Amino acid sequence: MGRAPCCEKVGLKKGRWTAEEDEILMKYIQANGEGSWRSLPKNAGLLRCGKSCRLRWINYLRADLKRGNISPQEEDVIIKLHASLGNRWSLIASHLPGRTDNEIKNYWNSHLSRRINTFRRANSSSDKTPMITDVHVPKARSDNIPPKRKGGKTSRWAMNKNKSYSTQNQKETEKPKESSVSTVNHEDENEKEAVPVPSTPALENEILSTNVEDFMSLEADQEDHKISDAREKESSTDQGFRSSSCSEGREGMQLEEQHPLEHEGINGGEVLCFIDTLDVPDWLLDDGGGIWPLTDERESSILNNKNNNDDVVGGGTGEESEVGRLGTCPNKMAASEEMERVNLSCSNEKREMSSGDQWFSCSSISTTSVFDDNSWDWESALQLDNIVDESQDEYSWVDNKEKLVSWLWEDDHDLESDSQNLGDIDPEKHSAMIAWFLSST
DNA sequence: AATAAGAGCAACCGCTCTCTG
DNA sequence: GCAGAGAGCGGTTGCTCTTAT
Repeated sequence: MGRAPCCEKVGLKKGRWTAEEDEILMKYIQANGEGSWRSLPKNAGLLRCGKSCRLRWINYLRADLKRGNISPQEEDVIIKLHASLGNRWSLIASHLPGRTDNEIKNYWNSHLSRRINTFRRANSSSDKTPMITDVHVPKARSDNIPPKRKGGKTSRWAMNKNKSYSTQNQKETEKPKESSVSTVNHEDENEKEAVPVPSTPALENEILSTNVEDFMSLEADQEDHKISDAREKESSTDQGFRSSSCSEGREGMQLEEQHPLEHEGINGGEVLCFIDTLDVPDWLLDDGGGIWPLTDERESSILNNKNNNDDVVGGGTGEESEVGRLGTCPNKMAASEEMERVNLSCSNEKREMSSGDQWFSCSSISTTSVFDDNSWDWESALQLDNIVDESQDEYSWVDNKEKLVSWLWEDDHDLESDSQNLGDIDPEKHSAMIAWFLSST
């Protein structure tokens, strides 16, 4: 027996909200407060589903909502958080006061994801330098614009410039069946340019750094509870969060769809697919044998290691045997191995769902050739004083990973001194590191 | 001027999680 | 522990509108 529907579907109004409905809802909530969504429509005299009322209130009628376009700073936050959190829109929204998950989701789907695709294609030049521009303020805004627009609705930005349309239209035509009052409100707000000034990037980063670290710790704590469920889910269903770009990875990493760069006959080896976190960064697909087939056997071995909770980088017989079996450089191997484990322990549930195939594979990389010229591996990275607590007898990769993330996240760390250990890192590569690292968490 | 194409986004849907009795 | 209700979340749909042809 299935669950009872959240509301009686018969006789309920659907579609856009009218000004009258909005007013009724607002008045009711102002008088009675939020909650009891199920009974709210009846009590308020609305022919709407309770869920619909809730959504309307949360997304459009709440007083604390920020109106207007997503600012570049907000966009920056969205990009960064999406790189680390994936499609957890509500979580992302919690970092952006006044923004709703729905708004962010829509913004992502309509603006950013497309821009990223454009960006990726546009950067498929012969230049092997990993071009990454979106970690901070996306350059795609100014560059990499498709040559010619083929029609379509104008952006909000353009709409704002053309406010005469919307406001006038709203005022003059007050169509009862359409154009809810909230739309009018939006435009009014836009009219006032009432976009609150976002916090400074520095502040933002500070907050974000903390939040991400908190999040990761939390995730690590929850990992044990989630992992088995995730594995079950993964085995029971093949859908979920498997990216369209990665297929079943048991027989080795295969791309379900050929990467655009490959279509174009270009070695995409250095183009970062940083935003599509479920995508395989092309530069990981180097010929260095970075990605190897992940067998069930290996997967369970990793899981066992994880469960034993005593595996460390650079030590342990299990690791050695893995190295031997796979015949890979021990250092790289260990780092990659740990990356896999970290993916399990620090990733969110959805990532875990896909970890068995895609993420194991994606993270099972050779850690050299990340940046074409500079040899780079995680052990080197961990030599940084900022990252490694040398008092530790053994590596605790998860801990160090968190440090590494926070280090990467900080814009103001001393790259000069770091570079003595890590080699020269220009800001661009630094951004790339952030993106890559976060996309693998 | 008409129309097709496509962008933007509000709203819906179905699922999961949490709370409560 | 279980079941039902409520709440929340993420994916998807479909309408509205703009723009190119």
